[in-house]
Amino acid sequence: MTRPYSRYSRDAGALLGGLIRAARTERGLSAQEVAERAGISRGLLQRIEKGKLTCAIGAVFEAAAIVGVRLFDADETTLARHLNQTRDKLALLPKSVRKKRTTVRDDF
Amino acid sequence: MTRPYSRYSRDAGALLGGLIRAARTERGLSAQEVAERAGISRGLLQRIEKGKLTCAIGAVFEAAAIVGVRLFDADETTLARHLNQTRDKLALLPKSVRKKRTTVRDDF
DNA sequence: CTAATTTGATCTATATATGACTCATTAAAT
DNA sequence: ATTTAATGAGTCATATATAGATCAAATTAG
Repeated sequence: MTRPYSRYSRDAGALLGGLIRAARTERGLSAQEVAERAGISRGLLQRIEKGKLTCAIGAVFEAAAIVGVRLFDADETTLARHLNQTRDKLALLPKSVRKKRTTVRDDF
Repeated sequence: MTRPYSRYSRDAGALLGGLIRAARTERGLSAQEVAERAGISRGLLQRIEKGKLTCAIGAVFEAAAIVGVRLFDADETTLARHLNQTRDKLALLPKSVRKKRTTVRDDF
């Protein structure tokens, strides 16, 4: 990533980070404790809670899961179902995308 | 991150990546085009669509936004509102979390 | 008030994510 | 059937994310 981030991404990152922090303190968990359980460093959790967009999405997911924040607000069962649905859907879609030739046949 | 990822994170990553890919092909956009618009490389978009959890969350957000996939299924206004709510909520929560002393007073 | 703990911030070394490129394969349009 | 673009996969150099440590300030429990 070399470009500046869009407003949407910045907001989404800040929101997600805020949700994680809110959930963590609501549950009375220290940053150290959550970091350990998520398998990340406390520094990284700090950046995640601040909404930094350079963090690995896996680290964010782990932290979110520990404190009970679910994206797709779905339990694991629902998530698995979505996964299958998406897989099925993908099977139907074209496997590659091509622009139609814009040049019109005018040789008649 | 040094630990293996949890089932939840793996599923969430795969689902999000799949949603992005489905949305992209549905809209008839090539990987190259989406990557350019998102300001990332085609290789990175490939890994995102595969659900790799090491990708920066900002890159994922950008790609998702371009193809019209919204986390928190919310438009920008709703997102902003949530942001404020979260901020307010955080203001009320304790600023640091401490374990209550487990040692019980037994000196009476 | 005091002591204990959490948090915020910063620094360094190391691991690794990313961009840019290449090549082979696949699939769509004509 | 032929052509042409898109995709998948891999490599390499480099920028940078991360872990781990330290320290001061803030905050809460006692």
